[in-house]
Amino acid sequence: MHREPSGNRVQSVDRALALLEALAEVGNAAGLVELSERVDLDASTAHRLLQTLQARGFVRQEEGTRRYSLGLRAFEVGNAVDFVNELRHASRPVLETLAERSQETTNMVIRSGWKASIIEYWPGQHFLRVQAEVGRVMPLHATASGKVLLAACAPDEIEAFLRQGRLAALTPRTVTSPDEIRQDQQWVRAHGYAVDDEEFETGVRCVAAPVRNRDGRVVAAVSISGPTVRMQSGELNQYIQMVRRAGADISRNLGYEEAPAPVF
Amino acid sequence: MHREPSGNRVQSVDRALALLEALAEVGNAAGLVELSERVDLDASTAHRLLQTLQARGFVRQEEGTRRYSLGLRAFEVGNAVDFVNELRHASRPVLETLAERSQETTNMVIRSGWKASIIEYWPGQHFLRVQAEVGRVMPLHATASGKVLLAACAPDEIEAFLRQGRLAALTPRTVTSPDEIRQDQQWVRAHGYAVDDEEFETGVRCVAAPVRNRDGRVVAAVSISGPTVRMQSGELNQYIQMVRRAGADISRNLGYEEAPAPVF
DNA sequence: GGTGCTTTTCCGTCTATCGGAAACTAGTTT
DNA sequence: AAACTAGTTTCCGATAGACGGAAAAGCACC
Repeated sequence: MHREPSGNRVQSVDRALALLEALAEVGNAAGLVELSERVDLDASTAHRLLQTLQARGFVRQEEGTRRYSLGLRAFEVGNAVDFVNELRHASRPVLETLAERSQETTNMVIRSGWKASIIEYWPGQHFLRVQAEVGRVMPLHATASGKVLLAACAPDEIEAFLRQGRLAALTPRTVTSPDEIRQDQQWVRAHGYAVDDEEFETGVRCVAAPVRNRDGRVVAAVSISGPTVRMQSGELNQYIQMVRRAGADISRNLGYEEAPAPVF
Repeated sequence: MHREPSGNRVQSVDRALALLEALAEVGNAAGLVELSERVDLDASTAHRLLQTLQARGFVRQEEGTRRYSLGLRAFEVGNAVDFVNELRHASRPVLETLAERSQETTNMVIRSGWKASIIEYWPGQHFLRVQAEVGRVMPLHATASGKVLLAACAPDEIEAFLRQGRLAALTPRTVTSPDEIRQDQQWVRAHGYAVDDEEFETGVRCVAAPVRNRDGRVVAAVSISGPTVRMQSGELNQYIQMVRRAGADISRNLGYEEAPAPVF
């Protein structure tokens, strides 16, 4: 009867969730056939599932084109994710201070799947600055915060990422060879922070440090990103200090105690 | 056989979505029994559905307590909602300029269900300022942006809201009587903007204007909110001008043409 | 008005879902 | 330490309800 590691899931629900994910992935509106092919379902089945999703507002269908896209309810539910809101609250004041001190854009980033995702940011003050946005996703291997988040994964998870992940070269400086990434990871873990030297976007450098929850697990990364012209070795070292400090501050807000407080 | 307006939905999917909504509503983690009662399901059924949701990362279960809460995937999908991202992009630069000119916090707000929800904001410069946050929800009847969004609804929808909505008094100044709200709505529609005079939080005033998409439908509201001490009649009138202008600017970014450009 | 493409509805088959009950786990009381 | 209580998870047989093929309805472009 073949049970697999599947456990006991509900088929139709699983398929409906796959449709939601597919819609999230395509970004814009998609037709029924495209969607049903993406999740490998009969069009009539996909249609029925989409109708159900639509009835609850998780999906909406354009009047004219009849194409489907994600609905408001999906947004509402997404914004109710407790875990993310806790991180946002804990990081907001720290991001603001960090942005004031560094004058550069500061970000709070979590790993979601094999991507890094900005959940909160504070813009820098300069006219020329890095423009972040909530919800933006970036590759783990080509950003400072991504590297920090990757370093927090178990070795076998990292290997899995290196195998299945698409290691795109976004700039001439992006490190894409698994061996070099493994070395880089070693470095990040040894130093407790990561640097992105124009590996994601030419002309942009970035430094990031880990954020821990009360169990000591790395749950996010804080980063400072700015134009290379203002991120030369002098400032960079300062920013590294700052961002590590910020990581520690946010971790404290989350209940992490670096050195256990003495009793009495 | 009684078909109702139900159409043909998939029962298990509908139930799973109800669980997601329930989780979003309770905010924090909830036990299996609490959830199954909330959505009126047998515990074993709810458990199976939750396992399915968990397998895809839409729900997560705490290690120790075994309580359920929304997962990261729900956040990811929520942030991929196209419609919201379009509004964010179109509003961001305008919110920033508006905040620089007014020195107060500026917000982009949409209606979701019978609540107003902040999807983007820009903080004011003052030390004393209104602190907005993405994802925060507020009542429609007690905020300037809420009033604008309500005014955009069809009359019978407004009536439905007045009946079923809980019209809580958040401050001594909150307008809670349906009749007064109807009158207020008349005013908002006639003037094309709304004011909240300490109706949501004592000491805070707020002005809001509608944002239209290319079809001319009101899809969001822009607002300026600041402490009453800096929102006296002099400034208030200026801010009303500013916020209406901002609403028009964002609408233009969305493709709305107030007066069609002359064709040569 | 025909042709090709997508979306929606219909319906009989049979599979995947349902819920009762039992097993398990953990925390509390006797 | 056993018994009790409350919540969570697994098991299983019955059948409600989901499935997909096929046909119908829309829509667009000739």
